Amino acid sequence: MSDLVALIDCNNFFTSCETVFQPWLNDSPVVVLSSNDGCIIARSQKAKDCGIPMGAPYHVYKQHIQRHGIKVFSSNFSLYGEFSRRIHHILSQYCEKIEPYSIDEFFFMIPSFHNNKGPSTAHIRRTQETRAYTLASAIQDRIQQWLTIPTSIGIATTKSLAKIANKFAKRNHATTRGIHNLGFSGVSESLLASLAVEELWGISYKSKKKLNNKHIYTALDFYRAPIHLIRSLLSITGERIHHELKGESCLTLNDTHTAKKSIRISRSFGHPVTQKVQVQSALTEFVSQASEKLRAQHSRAHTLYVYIHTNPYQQIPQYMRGKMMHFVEALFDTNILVAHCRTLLEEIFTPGHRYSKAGVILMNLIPITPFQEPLFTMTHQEQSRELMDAVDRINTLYEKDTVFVGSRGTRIKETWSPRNNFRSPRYLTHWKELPIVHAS
DNA sequence: TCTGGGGTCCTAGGACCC
DNA sequence: TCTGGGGTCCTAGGACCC
Repeated sequence: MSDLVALIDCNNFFTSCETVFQPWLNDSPVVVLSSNDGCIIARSQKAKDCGIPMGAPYHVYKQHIQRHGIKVFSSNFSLYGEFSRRIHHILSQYCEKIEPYSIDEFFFMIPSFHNNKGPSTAHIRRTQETRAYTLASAIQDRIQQWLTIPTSIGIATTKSLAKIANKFAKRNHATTRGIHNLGFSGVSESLLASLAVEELWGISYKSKKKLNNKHIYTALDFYRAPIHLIRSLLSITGERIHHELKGESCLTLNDTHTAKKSIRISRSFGHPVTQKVQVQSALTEFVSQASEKLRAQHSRAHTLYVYIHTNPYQQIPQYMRGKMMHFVEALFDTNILVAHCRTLLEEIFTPGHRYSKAGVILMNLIPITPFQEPLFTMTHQEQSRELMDAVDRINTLYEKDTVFVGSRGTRIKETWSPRNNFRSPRYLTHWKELPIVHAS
């Protein structure tokens, strides 16, 4: 007998986080903007009801937003990340196998309450289904009570089916109260028929077009289509989805913490940037942040990629360049990476353009070798490791940015920093705002 | 004036080898 | 100038996710 897997997903997560500290805003529509206050990336239910589409440019909807009295927030990822961490913690009190899928979604296995090796009777299945529901309900209640974040939970035998169950729970909140359990019997044809094929997890615009050309419009059409057709249209990825819908699990739950395979930091500038020294300041900041993340997951990078470009939305001469550098010995030291970053920028920067964005990517990551205490003299690399450890400790213990590479500058940073005109306070993570607790 | 950021996986095709 | 087949590895780009 297979196990049951659940997907918990926070409703309108970013806006929910913002309203935790200003609960009176629950009476108003609320939106959260992307970095640089560019796009609308989260909407409360009331904002959705006002006709604000997902991903819309803020400046286009500004008047519409003002007219409807919609409350606007810049994104505050340290706040959302902290909520995410707490949700993960609550989940871990109920189940062992958890896979964080995104900042607001977690897959988790429903713990088995019986001996898996024994015969699977209808009775055992029913009991397991009932217990799964009870567990989901308890988790949902606790997250609501402790964090006041509303969630939806879908339960099924595969991840793709759990996604469908979750979607159904969310859409029919009045009847499901945010939980839908497909159990061991799988998905009904009527539920599949109610979903457009592009609502399936893993089917997006291009795939939808290909499927529609073969008269596959609904999830049910997809389900009934011959596997060889799906394979020929969407390759192995589509084939997996097909199997998953039939209850054959192809996507396993990964509950081990896996290091990232690449780390990217990129930002759109608050204003167009023309001077090399400004781009240099930005890239210094980005590569510093990226290498900090790199060390936090105990990795080193064999490859650094740097890119810059102009604003593709504007009718101006366009320019985009990127360049890669490989290192025989993988790196983790901010100072060294900053120096290489500079070299790359020298090769790709051309004066005379209005740059709108830049970024760095660390790739080909490998685990850092265990640190060994030196017996006599320290090698250069060991010194570098110690220095980086100290920098990371200071920036963790005190405010972020307490120590930074000088070439980033402070005044110059203001010339490219992204806009965030509507940012809420860092309620949960800003050390200066934490109450001082005296140990007794 | 203003249009995000950070990931993963898969495949086709080139380079190279025997 | 003609001219095979099969394998591996790497990379860029596509597609998708939230």
